[in-house]
Amino acid sequence: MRLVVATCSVDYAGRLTAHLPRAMRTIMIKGDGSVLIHSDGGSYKPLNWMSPPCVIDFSEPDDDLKAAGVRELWRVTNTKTADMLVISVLEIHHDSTHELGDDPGLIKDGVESDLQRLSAAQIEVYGEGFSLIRREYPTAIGPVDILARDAANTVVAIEIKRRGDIDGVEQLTRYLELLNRDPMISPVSGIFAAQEIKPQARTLAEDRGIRCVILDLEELRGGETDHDRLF
Amino acid sequence: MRLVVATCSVDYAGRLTAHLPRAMRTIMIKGDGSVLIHSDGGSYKPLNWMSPPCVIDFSEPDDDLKAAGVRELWRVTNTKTADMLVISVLEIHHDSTHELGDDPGLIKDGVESDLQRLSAAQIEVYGEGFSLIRREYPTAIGPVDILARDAANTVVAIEIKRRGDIDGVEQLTRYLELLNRDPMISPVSGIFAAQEIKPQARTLAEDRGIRCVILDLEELRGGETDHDRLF
DNA sequence: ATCTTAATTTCGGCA
DNA sequence: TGCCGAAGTTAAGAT
Repeated sequence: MRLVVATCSVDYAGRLTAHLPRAMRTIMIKGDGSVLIHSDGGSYKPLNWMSPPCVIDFSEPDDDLKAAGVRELWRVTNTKTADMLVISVLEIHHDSTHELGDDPGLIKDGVESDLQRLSAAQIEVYGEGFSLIRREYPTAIGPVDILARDAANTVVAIEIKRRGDIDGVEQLTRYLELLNRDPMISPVSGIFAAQEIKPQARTLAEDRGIRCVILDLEELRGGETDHDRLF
Repeated sequence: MRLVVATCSVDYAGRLTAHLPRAMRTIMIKGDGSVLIHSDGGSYKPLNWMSPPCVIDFSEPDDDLKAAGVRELWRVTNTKTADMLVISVLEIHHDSTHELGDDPGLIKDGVESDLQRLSAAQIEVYGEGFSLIRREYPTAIGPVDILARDAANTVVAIEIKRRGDIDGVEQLTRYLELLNRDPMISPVSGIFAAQEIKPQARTLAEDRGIRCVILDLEELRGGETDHDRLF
């Protein structure tokens, strides 16, 4: 990886066109040729970038650019999409290269699939007397996250999201419509479960007779038994 | 901005928990205290990060960690959400700090609003004899991107996306349902326009009698007149 | 300030 | 390989 701090201007042409006026920035060139241009603020997203696979051509600027103070012209082209990024380097303030080697990668815990696994193992979080039929219950339009029975033995379709948005309610509605056509399991009621549910989504859900449940990850982890951990 | 190349392991606890095993990585600490941890590959997204506003506490590791080879412990905490990132630094291979100053920011061209502006100015891309009623036609559930009339003088609602997904079709469907309740303009037909339309979205749209149009940005730019450029 | 929508989204899983 | 959905999405615009 090469790290460069330089005064530069940048032009991108690809799915859109974009321009960065002259300023001092950090340029990160990764081992695969990909390039990131960062300012000293904002969040993790660079001001501009080029995704791999790509190649960099380091060339001399023409006389006009030289007169404008440009010392080097870095042309980054994606070898697959024909996107192009041109960095006009005016002054280099720092330049160093480092061998990093491969990265073992990130290990995550607490994403949507974990919510599904944990809450299925503790199905009573959805109500007393609930029993699990199965996770990822298959239908013609995709799998339902959890299918269960409530205390009255009525089938319940549960849709799980990390953040409960209006889209999730629409999705569950489509499942319910389909499931209720099956006389073997009809009537089927619905539960919309998420760590956080948007007010608009809650309103729509309840208007359609769908119950909303807030899932607490810490609580689910606390209730996790040794047996659950095996899965 | 501080650039550090170090052998480190990283732990994050917040909306999820995540762990990065010991390896050599680049750590970028921005002026606002935000932190990015990059490997020598992947795309612009860091392996792990902390978004501003946040503060960093540089401290000595305890004896156990010292025995495990940890020289420094960097504790990054978000001052708003209580997320925490802990970087265990084993060895520093590079460390430099740079004053970058403010960035003038990125200037973009070719995003969704440009597609809307350009195609409205060349409304005939949607069909011969089309005429524009107005852009951002207001309704109770939000503005319709473009309202037009076709050659037969029928009102047409046009929904524009850069990438045509199933959500966009649902959105247009809601608009059409509402607009068709207004006897002044009913019947209203629909067009789903995008630079790229997903097969599933196209199927759903056409099943609902909505025509799909692929927008070509280059072509739209080519047809742009000097008059259009003023807006 | 809060909410809605777009994004050069990226990233992972599965068919 | 292509399609689909989630993301610690982030970021910009509107209410």
